[in-house]
Amino acid sequence: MGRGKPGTGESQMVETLRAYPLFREAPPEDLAALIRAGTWRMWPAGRFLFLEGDPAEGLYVLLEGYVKVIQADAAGQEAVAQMAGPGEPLGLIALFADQPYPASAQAMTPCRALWIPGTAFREFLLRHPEVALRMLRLLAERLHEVHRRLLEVSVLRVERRLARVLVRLAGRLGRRTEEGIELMLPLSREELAELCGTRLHTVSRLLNRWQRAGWVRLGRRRILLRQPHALVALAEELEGPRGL
Amino acid sequence: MGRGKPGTGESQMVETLRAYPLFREAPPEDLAALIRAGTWRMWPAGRFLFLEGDPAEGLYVLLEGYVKVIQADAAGQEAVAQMAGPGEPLGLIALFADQPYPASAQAMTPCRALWIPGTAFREFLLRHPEVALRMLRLLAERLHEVHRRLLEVSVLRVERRLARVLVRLAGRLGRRTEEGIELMLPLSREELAELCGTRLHTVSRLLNRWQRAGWVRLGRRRILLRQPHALVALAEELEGPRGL
DNA sequence: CGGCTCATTGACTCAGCTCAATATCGGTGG
DNA sequence: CCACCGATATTGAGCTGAGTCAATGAGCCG
Repeated sequence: MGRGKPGTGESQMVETLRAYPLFREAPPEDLAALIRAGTWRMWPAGRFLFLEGDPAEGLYVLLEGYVKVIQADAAGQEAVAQMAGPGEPLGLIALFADQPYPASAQAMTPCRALWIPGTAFREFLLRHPEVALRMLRLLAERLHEVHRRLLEVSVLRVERRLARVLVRLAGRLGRRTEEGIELMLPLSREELAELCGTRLHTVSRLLNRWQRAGWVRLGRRRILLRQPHALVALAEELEGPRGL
Repeated sequence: MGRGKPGTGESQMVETLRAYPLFREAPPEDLAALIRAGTWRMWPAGRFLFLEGDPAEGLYVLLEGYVKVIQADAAGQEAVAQMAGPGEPLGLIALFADQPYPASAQAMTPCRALWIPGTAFREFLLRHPEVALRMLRLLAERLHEVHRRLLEVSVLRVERRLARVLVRLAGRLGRRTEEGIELMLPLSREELAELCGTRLHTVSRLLNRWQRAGWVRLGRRRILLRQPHALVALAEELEGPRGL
């Protein structure tokens, strides 16, 4: 809640922001003003930054940790809309489309984020159109990504979707070890299922089949890719309408 | 191809653009410059405005007609990413994310569109950040819409998805007649299928079942909703995990 | 009248969901 | 240290929605 600069000084925060492509072109003094207009906070793993339907008065810029953005339908069925890491802004749809948050954001790991009031940020964009263009690029990229996922869910089988999700996660959040690539994010089977539009049972079955094949090694909320190439092959291999 | 002003004078084009929310705040003389930098063209129904993978050097602003934006995976399976009508800009992802078109745009009806070179448009945005904010809103809204569709494809059955698609289309492109609401867009069963992530056969079966129930009346590339409320009920009715 | 695209319908199959039971992990408190 | 608990994961059995394959029908254009 309270505005603060414990440990992290304002000038340090400015540097942090300028490290992200989004704010690269912004003059430090204006960034400082933006930071002063906002606050920063921390969340323990599992806590929600905001909930679907909450009124949105600003945006968050994630500084540390990972957040999953989830959308639920009327019956409570959930889908993961996005996995966000450091440097990514959250709450953009609510901010720009001027509506309540369309999804909930939950901390996957302990998180730190800067909150900036919407009005201040909008004015900032008006004064710094280069940043607005960066923002447009970001939204365009997200749009592209979601379109790709929509296509995948529409035309691919679960097995292949899961393989793709793993490969992608490994690329973004994988740590190389001598055993293989380990996912740094503690994802449950259910969360994985929500990422590829299926059920936890199906995910469990597939993962165990792959484990038997030696492709992965499983743990509680833990996945190690021992033969990433096998998954990539499965993910990319093109199939004709019928097992060609 | 050629720059032209046949029939439609430049000042008239300016007025057309200013009628769209996107350009409302822009000064007419700058709009005129933008228009002069670009060209406009017409496409007969079925023709492509651009193809997935084509290098993008600008954006289109659709002035007349309807366009479907399709994305295909490696095996040729397609999904409709978007249905665009007058006033909507096309090619935004390519423009802002600075990459080739991620999808193809096909004229569903005869179309007219203004083409604006990317560099000119970017400069325009830098000089008119209010328009950039409008653009951000537009992208945010599209993002929201795609997220909703992703959720639907992930958790809803085809029947319900199809009902939703029809209801939505009826709202955007329906004409009220004494028989019911008629979709003004000539959509084939297959295109409908691509809109809800299924196959034409399934769409055909569902539509015919609904026709037998008296909810719709079908024709070749033609759909009339005779009892929209029935479809709305089907679309919105919330279901527990198991037929509750 | 052919020849095209688009649509309908049936028969069959199976991927993946549901339902249900059990197992395993990790933490917590006695 | 062990007993217990909740959260997470595995696995089986059965069912069914929707995809696939295949054939026919119906509307439209030259």
